[in-house]
Amino acid sequence: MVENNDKHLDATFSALSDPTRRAILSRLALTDLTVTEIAEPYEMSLAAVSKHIGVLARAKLVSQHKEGRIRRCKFEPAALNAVADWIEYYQRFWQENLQSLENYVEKLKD
Amino acid sequence: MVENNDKHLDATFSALSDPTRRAILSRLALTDLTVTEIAEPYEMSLAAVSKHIGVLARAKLVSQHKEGRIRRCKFEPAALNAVADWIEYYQRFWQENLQSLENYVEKLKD
DNA sequence: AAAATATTCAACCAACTAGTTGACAATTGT
DNA sequence: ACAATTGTCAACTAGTTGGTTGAATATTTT
Repeated sequence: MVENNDKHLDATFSALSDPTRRAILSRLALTDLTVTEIAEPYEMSLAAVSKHIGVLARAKLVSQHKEGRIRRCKFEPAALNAVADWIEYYQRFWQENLQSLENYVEKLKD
Repeated sequence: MVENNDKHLDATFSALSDPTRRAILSRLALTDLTVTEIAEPYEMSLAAVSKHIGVLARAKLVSQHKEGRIRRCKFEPAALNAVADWIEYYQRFWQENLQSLENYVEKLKD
């Protein structure tokens, strides 16, 4: 079952509000990576990156699979559904505004 | 011009990560409201609500129009576009996963 | 068995956040 | 002119966040 309450939405939006975490996701979208691999391009400590991954994991945006001493991290796009649904609902107002504008322009022609 | 850099995305995701702010947006989506009207249902002080509105305004999710001593607040759905685009890009991986699953199920039939 | 590797944990710090209260500025009503 | 209303600002507090370092744990390699 997909958790879909406010708390989860909070956690997901919050996880995505950090550029480091979005960058991590963008790389994980291409291929699964270990914690060390994820950390490699960053100046910050491994522990810091591990924490970022923890935040993403708590939001279910990544899952971790233990393989011996390494932990392979996997992007979980399903976690974006709740956010996408939220956004989509409110974007409807954008569409409606465009429609209103269109109607207005149309009316000007007469 | 629509600002579309990482900082703006940070601010938007961050603004949306708070349930009070999402609730404010959901009411503003229905109709424009003054600061006092927005604050009315909440236990918290007017100043606190004013700060929340400030966060939403900095993320361009709401605009404020001064009318005498009141400030009317308006939902600006256009600010969601950057977020929607970001999400949409990554949701593609969700679709691809579904597609892969479909292909797999299809193959099982043979 | 000992050393190296991969990762997390715990304690700490600085910066930020969400809330408070009280004072202030601008506008409107009496 | 005075009082009431609307909203923000400034200063403060408690809790959270993003980073650090050093120690601890689990696993693999030698």
